[in-house]
Amino acid sequence: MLDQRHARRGDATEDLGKAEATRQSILAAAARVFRADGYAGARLSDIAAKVGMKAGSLYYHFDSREALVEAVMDLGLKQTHETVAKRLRALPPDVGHVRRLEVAIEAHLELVLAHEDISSATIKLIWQVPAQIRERQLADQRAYGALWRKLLTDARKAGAIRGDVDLSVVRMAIMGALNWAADWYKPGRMTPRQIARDIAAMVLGGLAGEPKNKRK
Amino acid sequence: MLDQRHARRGDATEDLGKAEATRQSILAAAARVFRADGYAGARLSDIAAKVGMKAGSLYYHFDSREALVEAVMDLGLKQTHETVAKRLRALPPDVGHVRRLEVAIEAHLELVLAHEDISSATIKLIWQVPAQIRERQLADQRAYGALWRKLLTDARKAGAIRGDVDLSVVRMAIMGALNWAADWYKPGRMTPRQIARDIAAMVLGGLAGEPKNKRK
DNA sequence: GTCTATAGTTGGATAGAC
DNA sequence: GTCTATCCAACTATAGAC
Repeated sequence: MLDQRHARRGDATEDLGKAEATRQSILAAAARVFRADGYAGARLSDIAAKVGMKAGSLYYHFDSREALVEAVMDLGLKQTHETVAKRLRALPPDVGHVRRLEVAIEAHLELVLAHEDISSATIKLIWQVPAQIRERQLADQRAYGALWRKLLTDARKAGAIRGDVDLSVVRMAIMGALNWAADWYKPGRMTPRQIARDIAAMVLGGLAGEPKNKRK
Repeated sequence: MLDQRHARRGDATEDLGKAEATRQSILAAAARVFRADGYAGARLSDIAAKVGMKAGSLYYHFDSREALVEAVMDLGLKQTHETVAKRLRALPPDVGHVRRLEVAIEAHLELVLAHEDISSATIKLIWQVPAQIRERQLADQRAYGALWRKLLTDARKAGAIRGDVDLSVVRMAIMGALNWAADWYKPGRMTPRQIARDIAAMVLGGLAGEPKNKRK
């Protein structure tokens, strides 16, 4: 039963498994190259080299350069959305609205700053890819945006956050503050968690006034 | 004295004047095209068409595509820096630190959202251009960053803002919140000034607690 | 200063061997 | 599934006419 042959097997399971594994390596390599060199600068040959193949071979797995970048971004968005949602679900039901926002901010930022991660590549790519891809991607992001919108409107309904600011503006401002970090962050001086804590403190508590103490 | 001849004049003033005017139109057109299509998507022929010339003619004014994009970005950064600085200088000397931050936030955002403006193109381009250009650009941005750093450290020294957050993180988070707007903002529902006010309210006052009243 | 024409590259995409 | 070879389109950049 434990047939060792691996060539020429009709067994679709193994073939699909192998192709799928290669596909995943390509996506990871593509994320790194696109992230580092930008959409314009990334060459298929660079991506192929990273997985030990030649440029032409990529076409067995993806229809085109654009299909590849889109697959990377789909995965990145899915990853971010699912991780943040999971983190929120894991909270006890009696957790306050402000704390929930804080958790979401931390989770999102940690994904953004994950070293060479697909999520962070996605964020950097969104404004670099051709308009058509971007439109589709932005449409998909609405679902993730809805998660944040609900977080904010629930908080407001409960009286946990101020009522004199537009929640769409606030939501985009938070996204900007977090996503921008993908560009300036260099590992070393601070951890993603520390940064998340400071941004959350600013967003939720505000800079003005407050204790003058050094960080606890 | 008022020599009307305009051809073959040795007079450097007029020649420079004309060339300079054309140069400015090209920069404005380039900003719009680069902003709309991204660094990768923008074609020299598109830019040339916008000023009513052919692609090849651009080379009389700029050495290369890269020189052109760099000139756009230099101008954009300078514009932003100078405008924000001027707005701050115009304030009465006794204005509080928090108010000064608010003014800087408003000024920066208004530039970012200026319709088809060179400043907003610059922001979008920074992570799209080749690494070498980006490095030079980021170096130039340090001077502008210094303005914000001083704004924040002065405020902290005066006890006007909380002491438990890292000011570099705060600075970059503010930049992110503001710059991101270049991407999502669509004129219509809100004015740049309203958006600036909401972001400033969040950054300075925080979302948590506060009045539940509708915007005044 | 701008045009036309074209040289020169680059890199995405395809075909067929293995 | 991957390779080699090649085609082909796109676009930057240059040369010389006007």
